[in-house]
Amino acid sequence: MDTQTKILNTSISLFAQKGYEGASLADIAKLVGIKKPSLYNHFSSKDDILLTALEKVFKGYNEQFFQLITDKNSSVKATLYQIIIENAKMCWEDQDLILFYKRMLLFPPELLKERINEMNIRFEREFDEMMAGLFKESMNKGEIPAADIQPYVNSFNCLLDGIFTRSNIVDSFEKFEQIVEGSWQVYWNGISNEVK
Amino acid sequence: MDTQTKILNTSISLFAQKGYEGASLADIAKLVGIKKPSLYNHFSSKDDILLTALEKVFKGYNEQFFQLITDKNSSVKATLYQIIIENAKMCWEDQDLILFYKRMLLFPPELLKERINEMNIRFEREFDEMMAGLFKESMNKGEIPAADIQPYVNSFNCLLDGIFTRSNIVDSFEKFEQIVEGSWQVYWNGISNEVK
DNA sequence: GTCTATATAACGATAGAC
DNA sequence: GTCTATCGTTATATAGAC
Repeated sequence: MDTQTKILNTSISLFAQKGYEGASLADIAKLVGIKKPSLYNHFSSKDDILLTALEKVFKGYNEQFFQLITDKNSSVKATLYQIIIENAKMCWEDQDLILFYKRMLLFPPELLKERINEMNIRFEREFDEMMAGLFKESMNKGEIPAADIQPYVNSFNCLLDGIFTRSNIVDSFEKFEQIVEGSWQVYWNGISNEVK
Repeated sequence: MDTQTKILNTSISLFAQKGYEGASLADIAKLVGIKKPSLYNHFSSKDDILLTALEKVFKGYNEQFFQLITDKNSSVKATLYQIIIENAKMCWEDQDLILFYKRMLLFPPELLKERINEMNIRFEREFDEMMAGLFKESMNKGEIPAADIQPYVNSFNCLLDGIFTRSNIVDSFEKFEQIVEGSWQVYWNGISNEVK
């Protein structure tokens, strides 16, 4: 792996664990195995490292789920469930990636707030369009009641975010699994039944 | 307001906005209107300020919802909805309080991670017991199907957390309202209908 | 592309006068 | 209880040799 990639991966882990302000360039350099000033041969500043890493993570996240959707040949319900499970697995196992993603989204360093927000809007729109297509297909198949698409997308995003947050609060995998399963069942039950 | 309270309130805002590492004692002192060393007459360290502020916020959060539940004389559905709305309002209006709460929970400063986690477990248990009582009452009234209580509590917590996260990502109040309303309807529809 | 050495600024915390 | 002055440390970033 070349040095630049090594710096990015190390930074993602450290920014995820200690935050932008909490992770120093000295920390990063030490883990990469070079001295601090050498970082400046690959990136122009700490900001530069963060923004490059974030762009990479956003992109990877969307691509992962885009692939999951296009590769499928099962029911929309099964695909939605798979997205939930894949997301939950990421939250519990590859913690650093999604932790970094959400941390920078929720609590960006002050000076980069605007640029990070713009970046997110771009990727979130992409993700939402992908999900809207999926729900439309589900309606055509008669799996869910025909209605405005947006509430389906909104509540699904809300579910994904809730699962992420819960994954950081709960202390055992068993509890986390129960939360994911329970919340998914309530969600699917909620969108597939006609409103009383 | 006495100086100690002023320090706590200022710290909550600054820690919410800039994080523990990002908010300096100089920032806090300046906003309070005293010099940096004067802080040490009220608190023994920066950690001390944070832990005291966090204990205060945790307590206030639980008390607010506990009061909301005990004061009610309406259906459980209406009470649940009121909790959602109250929480959403907090997310959008009194941002700093809940932002500080969730920020320290999700991304605590490394050295205080364990103590903050212990603190949260204590308050989360209290909150969960409160919610479990509410769902039990709802079952007795026949509003929701009789079943294991825990999934009801878990999915409700997941919904609250999802709404918090969404509130930070979405850019307009209209969109946020749609998310809250849509997610609530899916949730209530999901728990009040028998599983197909 | 990596290093040593260093500039400059900010951090949390303390000493001691008033 | 608040202040000025300062300590010791660490931060990002740069200069310049190899």
